[in-house]
Amino acid sequence: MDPAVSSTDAFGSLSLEHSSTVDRVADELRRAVFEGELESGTPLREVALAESLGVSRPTLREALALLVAEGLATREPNRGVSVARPDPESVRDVSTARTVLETAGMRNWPHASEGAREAVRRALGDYERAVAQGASYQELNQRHLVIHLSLVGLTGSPRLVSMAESIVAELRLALAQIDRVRRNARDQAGSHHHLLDLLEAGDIDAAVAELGEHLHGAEDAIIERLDLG
Amino acid sequence: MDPAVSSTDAFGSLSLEHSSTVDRVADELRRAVFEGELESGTPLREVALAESLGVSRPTLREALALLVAEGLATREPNRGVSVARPDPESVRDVSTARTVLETAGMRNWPHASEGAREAVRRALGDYERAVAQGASYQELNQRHLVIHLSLVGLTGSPRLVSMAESIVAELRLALAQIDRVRRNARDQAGSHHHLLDLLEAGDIDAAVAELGEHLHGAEDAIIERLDLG
DNA sequence: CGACGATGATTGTCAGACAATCTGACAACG
DNA sequence: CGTTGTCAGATTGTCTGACAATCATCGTCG
Repeated sequence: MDPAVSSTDAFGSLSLEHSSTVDRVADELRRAVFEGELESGTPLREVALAESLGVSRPTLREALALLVAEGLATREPNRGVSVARPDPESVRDVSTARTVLETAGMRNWPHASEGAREAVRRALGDYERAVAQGASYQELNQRHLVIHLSLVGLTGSPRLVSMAESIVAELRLALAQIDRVRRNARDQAGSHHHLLDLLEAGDIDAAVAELGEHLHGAEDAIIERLDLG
Repeated sequence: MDPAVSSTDAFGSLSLEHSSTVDRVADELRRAVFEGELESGTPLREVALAESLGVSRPTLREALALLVAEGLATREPNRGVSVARPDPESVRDVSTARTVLETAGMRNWPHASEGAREAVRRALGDYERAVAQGASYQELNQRHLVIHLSLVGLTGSPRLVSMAESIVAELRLALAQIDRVRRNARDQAGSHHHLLDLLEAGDIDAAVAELGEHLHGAEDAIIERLDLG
């Protein structure tokens, strides 16, 4: 993730990856959740996890607190924390929140910075390239979500983007639980490309409408799979 | 160990204060920050604070992590946690994020639940009543922010509301640092009442426009005071 | 057959300790 | 005189170990 080695100047490659132990533990837990290694609802026992990760219990507890704050896990008093269990209601909520944030970004398309617009184009390009190369559906999922994040980036607000990231994380959790959701990637690529075309053409209302349909469809698909899980 | 349980009446304090120690510590810290007791930038030394609050260091650390996650404090590696220092850029960002969330709520006015609409009316009523009674400007601030939160509530999305709460918290921090910002309360009451009237009349575009102006004005006022602070 | 109490497991919290790092100052050196 | 090296104090990051409170389980007893 940090290939920043190709710098020519004297001190170019000073990445100084000073991530604290807590951060590393939290990263590892997120990865495990997204990868589906931890089923939703499984309790995260502190002693066992701490031992397994080679850290002390207080350190692990701080990492767990982070996960809880992000909505990836839930804590019940005196019963510890366990991997969040996405229910239809929360999926619906995530979807409406997503819609609000991404719509706001799209409506700001004309006034957005050129960099933000370029980020959208790039995200879409990366996605289409991945589709063409038949990448793993995990990578496709990832790149697909990056597109949507870039839409929020059109607002130019770091805080809104970080909120969107948190929401997308919850979505990733839900997707990981379903795992077999392998929707038609080509279809998605076409729909997203159409979205960008509408934006570039200045027909924002149409783009917003299409986004709404897209998100609503995704919401229904997830909930459906969730119910029969 | 907890002598604060001196309830006199039989079951008078049914507060079900099931908040963990960490939560209580975090609450106390937030209060201190909002009250302006802790100037922005002051380092929160762990041992001293833990001793002063009568809790252990790990417990305090968890509370500090919460504050940092909420944006009320910042952590620099190996240098500890200190009260966040709101700079113009972040105030601007908070303001645009606020605008997005509240605008989304207002646009949803016609489709919002009756309860959500009623919450807006109630928040405004409480505010006007407080103004009429000449309440402390802290209470006015508080009630004023509740109005804006209720606007976000029109989206019907708990996640968006909790995001707005986090953002409002940052705003409260900035306000606490300025402290002398005592803008004309009556003027605000009038402007907000006008907003609600527009919504009830169905003229949402006008309401959104007015909100935009209102928030932009607030943003400028805060930044100006911040600069000369 | 169901209510009840003992037992073990797990969390919430604490105390104490250690190495790593930062800060600041002071001495050594060119 | 400015730069560099070194050191003591302070503070954080992390660990170990421990304890009480609470929860879950299950066998026992009425």
